[in-house]
Amino acid sequence: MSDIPLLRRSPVLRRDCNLAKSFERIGDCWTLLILRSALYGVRRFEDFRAELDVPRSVLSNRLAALVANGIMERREYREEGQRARIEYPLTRMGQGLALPFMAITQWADKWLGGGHSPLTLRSKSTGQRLSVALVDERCRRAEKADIEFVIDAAIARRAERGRRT
Amino acid sequence: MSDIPLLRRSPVLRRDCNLAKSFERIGDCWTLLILRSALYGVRRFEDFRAELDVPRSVLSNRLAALVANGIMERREYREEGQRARIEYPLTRMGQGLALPFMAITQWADKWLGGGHSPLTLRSKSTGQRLSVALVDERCRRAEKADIEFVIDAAIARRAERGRRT
DNA sequence: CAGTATCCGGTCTGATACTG
DNA sequence: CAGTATCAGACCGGATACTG
Repeated sequence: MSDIPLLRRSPVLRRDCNLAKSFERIGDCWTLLILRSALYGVRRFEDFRAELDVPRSVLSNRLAALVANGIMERREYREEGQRARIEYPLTRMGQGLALPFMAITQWADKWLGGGHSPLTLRSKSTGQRLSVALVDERCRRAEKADIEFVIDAAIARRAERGRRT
Repeated sequence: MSDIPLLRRSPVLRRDCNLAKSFERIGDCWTLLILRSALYGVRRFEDFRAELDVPRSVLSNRLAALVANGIMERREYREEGQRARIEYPLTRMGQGLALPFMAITQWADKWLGGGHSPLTLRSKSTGQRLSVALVDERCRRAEKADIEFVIDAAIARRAERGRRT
């Protein structure tokens, strides 16, 4: 069934792995839900709370962590004649999560939504449907069998050594 | 800073959203780490445990959930002359997570790893570097400003109604 | 509106020991 | 090797009240 070759250990140690590091920052159910809303454009404490039905203490805690990690920003702003308000916009780092989230959405639409997509992406100019894909430098789709992992030499050595200790 | 337009509510209700559903299944730090290892080729209980240093009870629990959700499979197998063993290979659904994980890796390499990538993907045949991107049907990269959300009409109506109740 | 403070009950974590 | 059993304690969720 699985065509992934059996390995006893990952080729990259967990502490060298940026993917693993990212889980510490965004690998939590509430955090992921907050980011989902944020990517759609929600920015205010009370809006997050109402939409997600998350306890205030949890929301407060998660927003603080996201700000500390540089994914969101806490900003005071003032609309014409209104009193000051707080908003939590995504930083550029946070906005960069759009592509990963789209990739997950694509996966989820296929496997959890029975192929049905509540939300799809389209090109404004051509109307074509957009999708997430693995492409080469000339933007040609990669064939599954043609993909190869390349491990940074220094990192691979560390993993080898780490294996023995 | 943020060019995402302010919204009071997400355009898709949480219960209609496959992205949100996926968080219930894979939105947990241990589960994500297990999947990371699995995508590299780790398949055995003891190997996951040793590599991640995860408590047995937690690992047992997470593997069971992943199997129940159809992401992994529990399989008994037997090598020549050896005694029976158990392995947890990814199902096709689980293997489908490779693309989302690559997208997160790309994000993490840029923002958490200072642009340094321990592991990159390459085309075996052409040697070109591979990356995750948003493309149209003819596999042309989408311009950021040219992207548009399309919400399924029925879903949008439900969200409208949900907003008032 | 955007939080902080407090509290309690429950679940999950992680450690350790045990089993077929 | 691949788990189950047990258990104390940390942590989390949810409720409610309060503040500037």
